[in-house]
Amino acid sequence: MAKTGGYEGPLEQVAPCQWRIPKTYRADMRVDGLIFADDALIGQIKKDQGPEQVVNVATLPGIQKASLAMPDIHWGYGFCIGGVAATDPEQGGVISPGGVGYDINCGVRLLRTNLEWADIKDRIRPLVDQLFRDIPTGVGQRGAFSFSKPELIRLLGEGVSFVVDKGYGVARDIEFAEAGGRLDGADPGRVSERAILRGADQCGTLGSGNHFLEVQVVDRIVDATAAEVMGLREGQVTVLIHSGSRGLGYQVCDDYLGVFKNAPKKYGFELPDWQLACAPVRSPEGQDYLGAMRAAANYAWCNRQLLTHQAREVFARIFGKPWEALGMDLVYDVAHNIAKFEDHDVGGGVQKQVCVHRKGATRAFPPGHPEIPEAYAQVGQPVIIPGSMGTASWVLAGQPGSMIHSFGTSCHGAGRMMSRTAAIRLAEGRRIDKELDAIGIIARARGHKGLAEEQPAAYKDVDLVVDVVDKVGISKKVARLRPVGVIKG
DNA sequence: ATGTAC
Repeated sequence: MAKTGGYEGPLEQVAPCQWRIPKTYRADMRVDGLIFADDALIGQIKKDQGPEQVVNVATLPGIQKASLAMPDIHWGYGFCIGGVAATDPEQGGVISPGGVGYDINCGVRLLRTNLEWADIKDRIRPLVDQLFRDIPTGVGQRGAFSFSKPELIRLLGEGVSFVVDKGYGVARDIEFAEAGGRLDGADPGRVSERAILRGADQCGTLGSGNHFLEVQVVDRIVDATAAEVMGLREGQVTVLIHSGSRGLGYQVCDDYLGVFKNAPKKYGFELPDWQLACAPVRSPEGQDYLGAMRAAANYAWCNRQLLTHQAREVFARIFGKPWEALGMDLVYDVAHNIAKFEDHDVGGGVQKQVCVHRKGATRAFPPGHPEIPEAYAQVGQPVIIPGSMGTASWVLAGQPGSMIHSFGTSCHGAGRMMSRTAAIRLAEGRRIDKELDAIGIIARARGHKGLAEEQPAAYKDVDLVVDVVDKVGISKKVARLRPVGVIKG
């Protein structure tokens, strides 16, 4: 789909912050489209191809209820980023790599500390410099860890527990990751030789683009009860890690887009966009991709775990105490590019197991849901929303509205508002790192281009995005975090 | 997002 022009089709406001694209808009739509946004955001959203992609996704075989988009929606490969689609395998429902994203199980994790801003402000520069020295960033970078092929195959199958057993973490790191840092059904045998080769020495590296590691300070508590349960308090230092499955996940996505090219003809359906390439969940091709995708997801969790280990070592070195003494516990780790099988109400009180695609969207299970840690049973699953570099991030808690409106899903970030090339143009003659320094954020990156692409002006206002999911009752605001140091690719 | 084109 060409990335030009805005959306000119119907958009009906059906409730506060809910905009419907009726399935009568296009003959090939099987369900409505539904976008969550306020009046200001919907104006920006219409200028982009995102809504048309919501419509395209509504044509997929077996899609249930509606093709959904969160307020951080913007154009992506095939599916929009910020998109949520659930398909029913019993009705020929499909799995689509474009609905997961190239960066399989890209996600974020939040570490808390028992440090306060006053404890670190004199050492923030050496701290960020040391993080930048010790944590590999940038495209194609290799890391400090290298796994043999048999080890990597175990890592792909076992997830976080594999690297924790090697000494790079503790039991809590497993318990406080979505899905325990491991998806069942991972099949390393469905991951190509080339993907394995690319992944062998990249576990424990940050990558490029919007990936980062940030040192932050909690600047506002909105829900005191939930914050206390999550161990968050005003003035506290936190660490946010945003990365995914690196070259391994990219290669898995690319491999299966090729495999799925002939699926529409073979299984008898049509697609409005080649980039929506997909196959029935219940097909050999669909099962192969799911096995490989789960393996790549497990790799991404291991990557964030090894990044955690390295961040803890740097803090220990700079502050002269073991990380345990610095209280660097994992608050939670969420996947925001993934497909999972979950039970949901698909309308009329009918519960079914569906394949939920979340592409740039975060699971947001409510209090009492069996799949969240017992410690969070009363307050709901932590939903971690990174803002753009130089702006705030948010911690929210999943609410019952997510199960009603969005297959247990919330937004995932601020959402890009400007293309990477437009952002580079806007940064001409400027030094983004110096601009950030001037507002109290130490930024270290391998080059100017990455900083230019990720400059705050390229993104929507994360506070407005989070307001929408809070108002709809999908997830509620718990704490706002402001950055003081960031390392990037 | 990505050894930004095998």
